[in-house]
Amino acid sequence: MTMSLVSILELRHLRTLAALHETGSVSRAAKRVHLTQSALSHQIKALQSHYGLSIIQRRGQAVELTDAGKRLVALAGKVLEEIQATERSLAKMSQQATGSLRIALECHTCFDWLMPLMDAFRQHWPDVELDLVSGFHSDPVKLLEEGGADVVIGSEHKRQRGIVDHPLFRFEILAVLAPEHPLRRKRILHAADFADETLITYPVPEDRIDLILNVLKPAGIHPERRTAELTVAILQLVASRRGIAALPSWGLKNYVDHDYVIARRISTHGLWSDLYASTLTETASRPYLRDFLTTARNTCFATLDGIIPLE
Amino acid sequence: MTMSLVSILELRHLRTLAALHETGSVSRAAKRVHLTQSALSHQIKALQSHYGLSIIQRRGQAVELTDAGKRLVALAGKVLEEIQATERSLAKMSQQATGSLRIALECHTCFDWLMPLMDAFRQHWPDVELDLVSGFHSDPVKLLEEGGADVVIGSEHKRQRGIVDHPLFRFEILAVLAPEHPLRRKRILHAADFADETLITYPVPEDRIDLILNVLKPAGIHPERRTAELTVAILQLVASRRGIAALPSWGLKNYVDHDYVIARRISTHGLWSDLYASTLTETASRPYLRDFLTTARNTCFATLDGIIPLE
DNA sequence: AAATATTAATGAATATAATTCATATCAAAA
DNA sequence: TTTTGATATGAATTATATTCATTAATATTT
Repeated sequence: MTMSLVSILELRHLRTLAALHETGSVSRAAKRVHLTQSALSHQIKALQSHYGLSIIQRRGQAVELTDAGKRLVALAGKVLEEIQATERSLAKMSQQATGSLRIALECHTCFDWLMPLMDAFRQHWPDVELDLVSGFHSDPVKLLEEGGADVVIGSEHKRQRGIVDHPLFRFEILAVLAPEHPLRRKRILHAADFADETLITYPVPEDRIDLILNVLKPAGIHPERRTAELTVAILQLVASRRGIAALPSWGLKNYVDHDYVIARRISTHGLWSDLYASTLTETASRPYLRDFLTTARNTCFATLDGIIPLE
Repeated sequence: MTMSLVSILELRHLRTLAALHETGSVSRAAKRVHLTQSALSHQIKALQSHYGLSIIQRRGQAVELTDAGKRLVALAGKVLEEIQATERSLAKMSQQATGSLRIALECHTCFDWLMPLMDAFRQHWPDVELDLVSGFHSDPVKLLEEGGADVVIGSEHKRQRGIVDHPLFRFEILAVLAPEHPLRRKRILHAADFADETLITYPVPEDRIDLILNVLKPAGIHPERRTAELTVAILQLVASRRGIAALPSWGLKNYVDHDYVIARRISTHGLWSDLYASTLTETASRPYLRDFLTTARNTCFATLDGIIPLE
């Protein structure tokens, strides 16, 4: 283990280490920084031999950071944040710190993580007009084009000229049941299990509900539906045995831990959904939009469990 | 001016910006980071077009940092310091934070900048035995080989197996005169001007005094000599008109500003000297030695004026 | 227990991007 | 005006980061 005379450390390494810390796996981290697993493996190897220390340790098939790794992750956190702050200053200097960010949500549960994010954003970009476009919108792409919103957060759209989909993350949708529900015995729920149940959903059309679109409809199953506006309302209905729901895994942890409801995987490999932030191409290059996207990804990966990087 | 979607900023850029700030010129900065002037010019251009802002501004033939440039330099300062701190921690983790650093000085004036440096070093590396090897040593290389010292600070040595010369900086040696000395009228002093003067030097052999070796001896001039141990003593003798001296420019500023003495260039292009830190090859790879060298260079470039990067 | 699927590590090949080289441009000094 | 010292620029080169293809190792499934 010899050491080169000058530091080989680059921000690329710190970005990798941060992603490694957030995702807990080399291949997920690789997705997060848009590189291959191999590339990261080489990067880590280079760092280890440079410092004469191991940075990660294989624990079974997962990896764990060593003390040295944690020290570098701590550095990465500080440094990357300082860089973000500097880049915000630079954007202000180039008079690119003004404009509007009106956010439209295709996905009701996204409120959960969006609220704190918006608070932080307001601090960092006081001169950007921040708004939440309320209500349901049948054609989000049109909304962007007509200037009704600057970002739409939802699923991917068919490739379209002038629109960019910025990948956020992939999450699992779990079935939510009352603790004493008969289906509690099954570890995994399949389409047939929903046949005689009442499905509790947000008040949106069928084709916007992944469970119906990707699981039930293909199996020819059409359960009864009942709707509620708010996530807590849905959970309340589930807990009082009025039916079952399908919700993103991240918002469920607290309720499941307190035995208010139970959660079950849907179909063998689970029902997954990908979340994107879509903008017009011209909007995509604005510094505050880019900053919004990076902090969105950062805070989501830091706070929501079970999500996976896209791309 | 379009912007790429992800930050292209790397530590390399920050190292460049820091050097640019320290040296005030692209080509000197290039020397400092061991690259060509062209490489830095390309780096800066890339940053500027990435952020859509100019970072430097040509003021005549020199360059000046813009506000954006200064912001990035501030970032660089913080970030590079944090990295140094982290690398010290890592060295401790790999048990490479112990050993000895006995410093021998070939150059008397180096005391001036070495003292505060040693204080900082003691803080950062409490488990490294730090010492100053006192007295004059005829053969510094032998001193290293026999283990009498770990670093020798002085001029370059003939390439020798097992010894590495780490370049520190180049500095100018100025003639120092009493303010009312007859030679005050001349802007530049030449060998002949020293013929009838008494030369006041440190108590070292002639072949270790650059003025004699490179200017006077080649011109066949052998002025009287008188010696003093300390820089202040030499200056005192000069001020009281006992003779003239030749000292590094950096230590003179205060005395010249207070009209205690005056300083003059020696020979047309000035008399310059290069300072190196020499170690055994094996010592060179120790983290605390590398840290010592970088902080030495950093503090010198930050505090001593008129010095120029080597290599 | 065997088979299959994940995940990470590795060496060689490739692609990318940083640096150098050669030269042009510019401002200041001689 | 000529010369000198400094930066900018495009093309060529070099360096090196990343990918590809494969192996090894550990879980998970049948």
